[in-house]
Amino acid sequence: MSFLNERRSSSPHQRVNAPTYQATHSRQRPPATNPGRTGYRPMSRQIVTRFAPSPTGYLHIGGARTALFNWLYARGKVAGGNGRFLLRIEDTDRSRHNEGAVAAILDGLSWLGLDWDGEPISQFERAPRHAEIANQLLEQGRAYRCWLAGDDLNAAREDARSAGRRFESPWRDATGGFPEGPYSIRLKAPRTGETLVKDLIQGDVRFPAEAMDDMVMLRSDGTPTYMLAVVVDDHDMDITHVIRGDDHLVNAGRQQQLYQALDWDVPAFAHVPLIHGQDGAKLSKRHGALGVEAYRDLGYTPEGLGNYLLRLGWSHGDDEIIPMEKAKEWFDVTDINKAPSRLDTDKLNHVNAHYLHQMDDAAMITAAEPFLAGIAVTDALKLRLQRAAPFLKERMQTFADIADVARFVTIERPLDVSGKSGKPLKKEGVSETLQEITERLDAIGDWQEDRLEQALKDYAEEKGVGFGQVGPPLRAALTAGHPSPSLGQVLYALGRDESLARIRDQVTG
RNA sequence: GGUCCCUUCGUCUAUCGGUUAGGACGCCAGGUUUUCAACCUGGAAAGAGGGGUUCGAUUCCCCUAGGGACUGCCA
Repeated sequence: MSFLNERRSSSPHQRVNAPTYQATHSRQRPPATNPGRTGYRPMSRQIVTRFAPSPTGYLHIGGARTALFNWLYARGKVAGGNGRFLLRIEDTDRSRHNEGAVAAILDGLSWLGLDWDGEPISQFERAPRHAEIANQLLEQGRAYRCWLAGDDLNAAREDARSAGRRFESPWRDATGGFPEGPYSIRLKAPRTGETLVKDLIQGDVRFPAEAMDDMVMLRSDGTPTYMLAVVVDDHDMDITHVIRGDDHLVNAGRQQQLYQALDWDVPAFAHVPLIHGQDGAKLSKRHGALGVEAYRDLGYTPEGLGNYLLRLGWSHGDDEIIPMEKAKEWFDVTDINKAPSRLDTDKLNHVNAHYLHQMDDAAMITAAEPFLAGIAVTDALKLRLQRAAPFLKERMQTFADIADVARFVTIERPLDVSGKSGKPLKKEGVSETLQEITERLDAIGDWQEDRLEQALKDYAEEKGVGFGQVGPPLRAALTAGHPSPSLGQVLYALGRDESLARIRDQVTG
């Protein structure tokens, strides 16, 4: 019992999926190599990145890409096998806090194959530390108490806006007359000059002081704002590279001011352009699947989605198919594009197909089984599907495609060949032909694809007819016109008993 | 409105001042063919517009247009 407690308390930062190579490789890492492309940060420092989602209920597809970039940077070649990838849940706003939502995000990351170091950090739980920093700034005279709130605040801000000057609280320079009530703590931002953000992707970005007012760091109820929390947490977590969405670029300016007020080292920033929907507008629910779990449920492989996401905004020459191992070797944030990109389902499907085709037959069928909606997968059927797997794969892009593509396997006797699909069976002499074929096939001891294929060809040749006389009716009898591979493959996948039975159904009929 | 960011084929992208502007997805045509695919070959398809700088601009600078982000005691 004490053992349990000890374990628990002594290792808050150990997690099952914490990488083991960290310890083994750290010693061999060459000192201060390649300071070039990645910029001004000394490479002798261990690279630490983080992914900091709000617990909104699922891992957003854009968030997934951001996480992937962070993960790749920490796990890849640039970090020298020595980097760390941390997770932080941005739940400063307690109303957003939701255990299920956090779990959904962790699930999404795990599904994509992204592992993190240590336990995810809850920003909410660090509130005391954030308040401590705000108060420290207050004592140092770099921040001030502000009693302006509610309608008065809004009115003051409106006035400033219409007058074209920066909004400033009257309490910034107040020396007395402080009221009793609750106050917020604002940073004394510089009134003149400009704030420079050095960004690995966007380059140097300058913000005029006039465009940035004194941000609130601590609300009047004593809770920290996001702006304060990120800076304090990134600093305390030793984050060296902040790789996040473009929507934070302007925030980076404010955060830069905070870092300066605190005399802290500024991490390297890399703001990656957002992903837009297929129509170019901001990604929204209208575009359908937003969470990675939705893509999983649509039948995509984590490898396929990951590869596609990687190539969205980042590239390595003309390479398209880039497995994780290669990505770790090639990835660098400086190669991320500056322009936003759009989601393209066709290309996603194409990339996904590549990874699906690579899968082991049995694993593929197991993964695709859930998409055989309403069909009871008996042992016999599963066996047939596995035999058909190599041919099925070729015409599948996602697991969901199995429903259509494997129809010729899953349909049950007697097959419905009425209508167009049965047309080849209505020709004269077809019944005899099928009868003869049945006998031929039945005589085959070794029920293998090429053996079967050959038997059919031999038959056509001996009868002196083109394969067009033999193939179509046989295919109709075996598949009822559903898409299917070559007849040898169909016979092999279906197996002797089922195949012969399906053919005989049409002979007697 | 203000501040900031972005702009190469329909889409994702290559190009580190000199290329017939390359690749991929999709599309079209042809080939293969016993259905549907897959596959092979070929094709159409781009530097937002206007000014500069330069012997030479897709590439560097400026303007315009268009798109986006931020502008909260949300994150």
